[in-house]
Amino acid sequence: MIGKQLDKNLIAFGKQVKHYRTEEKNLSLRDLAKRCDVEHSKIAKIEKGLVRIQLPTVFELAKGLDIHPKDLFNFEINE
Amino acid sequence: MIGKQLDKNLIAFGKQVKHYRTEEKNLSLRDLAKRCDVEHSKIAKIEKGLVRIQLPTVFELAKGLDIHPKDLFNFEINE
DNA sequence: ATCAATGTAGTTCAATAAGACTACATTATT
DNA sequence: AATAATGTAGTCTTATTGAACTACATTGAT
Repeated sequence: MIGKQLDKNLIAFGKQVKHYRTEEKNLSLRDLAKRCDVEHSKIAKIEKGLVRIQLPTVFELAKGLDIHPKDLFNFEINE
Repeated sequence: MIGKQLDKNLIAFGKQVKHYRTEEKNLSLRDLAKRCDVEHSKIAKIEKGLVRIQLPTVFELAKGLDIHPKDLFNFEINE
């Protein structure tokens, strides 16, 4: 994978997704993918902050994780 | 503008943007556009839920409104 | 009455997300 | 040892966002 210019907030968001998926819900990427309409390989990229996902994707992830989208933004915003 | 299929959550999100912009901050579309890197005509579309904006755009809007992105998600999620 | 501000809808082009897969190296599990 | 599960990186095509403008009808102010 070649150098994308990463966004700190995107990375922080991704960490939240991973946190809820693994720590809180104990789901594999493929598990979560089944619960929401997002491909497992895409979730992997999201968790690393590699993609500028669209809002509906955020809603989907929250649905799959059974949380409110708001929860995925529990981090310090950079600048 | 021809029929797009609107997403309730997108519309709710847009309402939040408009709420903060007008009620809380008393900004015009062009005012807000100047404070964040989002074009005024695009903000109008966002507020109507017409666009599936990307996450960095959400961060930009929050920055321009001087709030945490989380605040833009203060609404009931639909299913 | 004139001019400025505002919200809204439209355009064009380049960049990229989405979606559906595939491949593969590691870890686990049996 | 063999099989399954997992995370990750890649491909390809199509649809759509983003960005920068433009136009225009209202509304507000001078």
